[in-house]
Amino acid sequence: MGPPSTVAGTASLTPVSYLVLGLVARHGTATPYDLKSFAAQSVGNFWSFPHAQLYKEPPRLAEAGLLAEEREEFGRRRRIFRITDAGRAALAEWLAGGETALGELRAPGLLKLAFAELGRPADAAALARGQAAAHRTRLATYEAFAALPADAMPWSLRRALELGLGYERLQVDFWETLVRDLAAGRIPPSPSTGPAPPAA
Amino acid sequence: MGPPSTVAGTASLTPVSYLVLGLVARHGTATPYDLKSFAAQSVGNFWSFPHAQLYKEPPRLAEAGLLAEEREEFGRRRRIFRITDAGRAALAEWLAGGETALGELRAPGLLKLAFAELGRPADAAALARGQAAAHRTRLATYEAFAALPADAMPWSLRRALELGLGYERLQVDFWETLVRDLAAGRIPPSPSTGPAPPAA
DNA sequence: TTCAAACCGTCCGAAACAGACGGTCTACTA
DNA sequence: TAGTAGACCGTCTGTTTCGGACGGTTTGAA
Repeated sequence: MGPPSTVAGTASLTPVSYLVLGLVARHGTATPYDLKSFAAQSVGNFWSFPHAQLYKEPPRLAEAGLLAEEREEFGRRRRIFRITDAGRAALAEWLAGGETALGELRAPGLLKLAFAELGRPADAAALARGQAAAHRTRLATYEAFAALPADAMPWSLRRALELGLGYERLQVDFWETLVRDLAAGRIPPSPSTGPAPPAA
Repeated sequence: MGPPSTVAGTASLTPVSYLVLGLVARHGTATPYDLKSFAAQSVGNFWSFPHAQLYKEPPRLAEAGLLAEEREEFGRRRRIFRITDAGRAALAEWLAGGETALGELRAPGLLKLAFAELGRPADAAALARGQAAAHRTRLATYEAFAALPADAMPWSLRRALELGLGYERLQVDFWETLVRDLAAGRIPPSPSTGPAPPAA
């Protein structure tokens, strides 16, 4: 009647689970607070998790046998987690797992843009300027990260960062182009994609 | 003790709220089921909402005075929604609203890649191939959409689609490059991306 | 000794989520 | 006329996430 933890502990593992497992595996040991920091300066850039989850998940994984828990002897007596063989196995299984879902382009700015025809053109222009600026900022952050020495992060993380870089550049280009097109009164999709505008 | 709906109905409006408002405004009237379909063939491509929300949200908005509700006279007697002036105002306010949040690159594949160093290179290669294929598929879908005649969708939606197209192309390129690099034993980030590492 | 500032952790209400489940209508068939 | 397949349409429920308020602890500087 207990919670249905599958045999080897392969219960329902969520993305957070793997984040934690991966982070702990990568760093050897970690307290929840460490996880928070590690995440913040790596994957957290692309995919943020409420920190409360990083406190809840490790005990859950420990219960499933995927992490081992100890305590600091003095001071705050924080929980320190270490990965177990079962945990390493679960992580490996995930990494080797076939089908990986796709995810979506859930950008609030995109949603707003999709309905921009219902507002004033000036609003669309403001949106575009705002998005361009915001993405430029984030792009700068990523570039600073990318400028770190080669051994500052594992190759895989650097690759991920590179996708992030490409993504931000795409966004910046997109919104800047939109700003220009709107300013030029060029409303249709793209400079050269203009079949006759619908009945003046 | 009711839910704290702010004066003019500007309670807490979520992205779903605006999706509904926008869709109804765009089409004149809509039943929840219509919303489901409209969404599916427009923004739903980038940002999917559980359909239950599209049934729950309209009554909520109607209660706030942003939509007006009527009933089919016969048959299923479905709820038909129409936007009110207050609704149009809320929508306009949103569209004109300054700060728009940024959103994240929440791609499961990216998370997995970030930890690929912990697995076998072959796994990373498989991941890359899988992602490339999946994104190629979605790219094809978007391209079919984009091939529609100019008047098949409003300019703003088409613009949004264009960002989606760019995004999928970026993904396809990224993963395909990774496949090649991995096959060639070229693991580091990128063939030519080497600014002089600071202080060797 | 006191205090501020950083550090660290828990808790909770409100939504979102995913999908099972059930009802209703139309059109075709017998 | 009656039956029925299949599309169409809608609701409900348990679980998980979200986001942030809130509170305690430790350090070290004054």
